[in-house]
Amino acid sequence: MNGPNGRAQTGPTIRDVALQAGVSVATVSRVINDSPHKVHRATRRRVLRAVVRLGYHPNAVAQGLRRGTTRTIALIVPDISNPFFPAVARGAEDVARRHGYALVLGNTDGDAARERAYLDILRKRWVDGVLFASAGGDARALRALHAGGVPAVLIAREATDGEIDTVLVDSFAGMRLATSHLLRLGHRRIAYIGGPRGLPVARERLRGYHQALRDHGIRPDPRLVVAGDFRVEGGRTAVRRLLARRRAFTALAAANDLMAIGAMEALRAAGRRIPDDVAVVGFDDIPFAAFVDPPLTTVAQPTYRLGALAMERLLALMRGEAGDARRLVLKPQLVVRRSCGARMPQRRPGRAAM
Amino acid sequence: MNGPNGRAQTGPTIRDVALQAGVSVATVSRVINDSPHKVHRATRRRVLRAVVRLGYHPNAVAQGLRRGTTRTIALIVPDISNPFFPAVARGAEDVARRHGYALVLGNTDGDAARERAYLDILRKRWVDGVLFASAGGDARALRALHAGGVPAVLIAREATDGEIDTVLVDSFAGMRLATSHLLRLGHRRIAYIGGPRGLPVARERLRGYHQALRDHGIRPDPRLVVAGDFRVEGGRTAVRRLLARRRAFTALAAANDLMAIGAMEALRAAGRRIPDDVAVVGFDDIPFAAFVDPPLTTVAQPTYRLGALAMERLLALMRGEAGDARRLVLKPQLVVRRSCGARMPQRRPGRAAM
DNA sequence: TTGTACGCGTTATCAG
DNA sequence: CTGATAACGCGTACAA
Repeated sequence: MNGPNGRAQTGPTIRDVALQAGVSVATVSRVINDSPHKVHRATRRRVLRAVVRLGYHPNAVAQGLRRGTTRTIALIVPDISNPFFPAVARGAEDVARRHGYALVLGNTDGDAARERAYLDILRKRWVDGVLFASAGGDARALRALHAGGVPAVLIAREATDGEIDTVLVDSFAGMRLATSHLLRLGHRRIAYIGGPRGLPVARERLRGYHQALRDHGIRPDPRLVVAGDFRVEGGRTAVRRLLARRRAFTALAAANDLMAIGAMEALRAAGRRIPDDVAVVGFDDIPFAAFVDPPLTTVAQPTYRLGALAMERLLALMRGEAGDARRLVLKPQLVVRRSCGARMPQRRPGRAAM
Repeated sequence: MNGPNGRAQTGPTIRDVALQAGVSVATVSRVINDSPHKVHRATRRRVLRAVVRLGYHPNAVAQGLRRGTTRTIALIVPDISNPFFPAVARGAEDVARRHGYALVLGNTDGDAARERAYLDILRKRWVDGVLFASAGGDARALRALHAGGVPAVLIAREATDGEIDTVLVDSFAGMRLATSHLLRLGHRRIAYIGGPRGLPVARERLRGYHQALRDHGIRPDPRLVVAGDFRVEGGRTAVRRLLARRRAFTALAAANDLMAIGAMEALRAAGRRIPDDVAVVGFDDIPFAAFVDPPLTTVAQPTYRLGALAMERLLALMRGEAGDARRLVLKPQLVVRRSCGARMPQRRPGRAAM
């Protein structure tokens, strides 16, 4: 492409600045990095003037090569258009920017191969660290990551072997809380739409549901439990399967909000009113949980904070301030809205109060 | 940091591979880039073996320096957690990935200074091109961008001077369509919540609203028009201001869905039923427009496509396949849902049919 | 206080 | 077909 002495760069280089200022490149470098090395005030001014005169910007790639760091961090998510993740990305990018880092974004759709592919950009020194929020993949990729000594933090995702830093909300406690709320409202037959099998957070939430039932002396009925995919469509089909089983229930807990929304839609399509016939709870508190019909009772995940905290932890890791506190578990919080009704369920109809 | 002959790289370099395979670095380079240059089959095998043996990955930063390209593209948005943008990002990233490019994400909050700051990463050769969806900033940044000859494409945003490639939906036609729908339903007094002043798309939408009224021989009433900020809160406050004016209206058009949602909330809080007392239309068709209460009638922006098309155009630009078709304007489409009611407005109460 | 020169890891040119 | 080597632009030990 460009010959052995061709110029790849379109703009001025440090040499141009040096020439213009009548100094050496070393001096220019010292000035623009304001290095501890002493530089005469007059010289510095001359350099600075040359810099603005030429509109010089240091070539970040060259700096990266020289310094061995790119000040770039990757955020790997299953799908940024899943409303759970944008706020995570925003939180992460905010603290990254504040520290002079850029964020590169990768979508995996939970595909293990894609996850591995993104991890490779690490090995190619594109990025200095990784925030990993992708849920689907295999543990191998993670293990390789840790083995490579790469700075990484997991978001809302458990490492199977707990060897990697993690920031998440307590899923078990959260779903236990949500289910307990339904129980306290007087519900006894509570259906459950779970997440993808094998996914640790999905297991945790199911465990929380079971625990809450047992707390109230109720034996879980496996015929009220069905697996989902964490998406709206999964909620719809789950409800259809549930209804086909002809097993009565007065409440429903979904392992996340998207499925709860799909479920509410399907329930209504089947003639059930919410919350009068079926009270519903979700998990995550995605941004529009408050605006759906009816407003969704759910467990809050502070997604922005999750992203921000994870990024902070990652930067600390990269600075070598490792520490050993590897798991940061946030306490879940229940947000009660109309999808649960305002009072104990009654046999008589009538819309819930607003 | 690392001395004149220190190793920045933790992993094996091309030299290690060359050594291991007993060939020169040139040969290794030829093999891993499968260059047209002939390489003996046996030698190639030896090299490949060394590569896997050592777990070699080419250092992308060094490649970037040498080749003068990073295979990275920046996507600059006001706020990724604004539900309009995630799908844009997804579309862009999908086609970028397909072409071997990575996407770096920047949030500006519409702040001109931040926009410029992100544009600087271009000048520093961090990225090969920019997708610009940020709406707030000044035209100067854009002009500088174009002057620098940097590959760039605007998304859902007009360049004031039309010198930069753009991909967007026809805002004028869209809002005209939405407003006409209200008019055809029989509404005559239609309030309007606009976008931020000075923003071209906001102006276009307002223009569309006016045009529709005139099409039906109605003189626009400035007291029914109020400015907003494209966010939920802006919709709420706009409605409050509107109501304070004590000017009757039976329908409301909002320049985007977020404001429409805020408006519906505020209207209901003021005792107005939707759509019986006030029919509402929005713009954008954000992902959950179908799930809010009541489901929102709106103008569809195919955000995923917008991102994908913009990225395709950008890559073409970077390959030098410029062409001259600089503006790609998609036709808007109206999505009718319950927030407009199912039939002509009636004086008598009663919930709209589902 | 300033300048010289080397190397970061890679690719491409040129000579063998 | 293969190898030696000069850049890409920058930061820094070392000499001046």
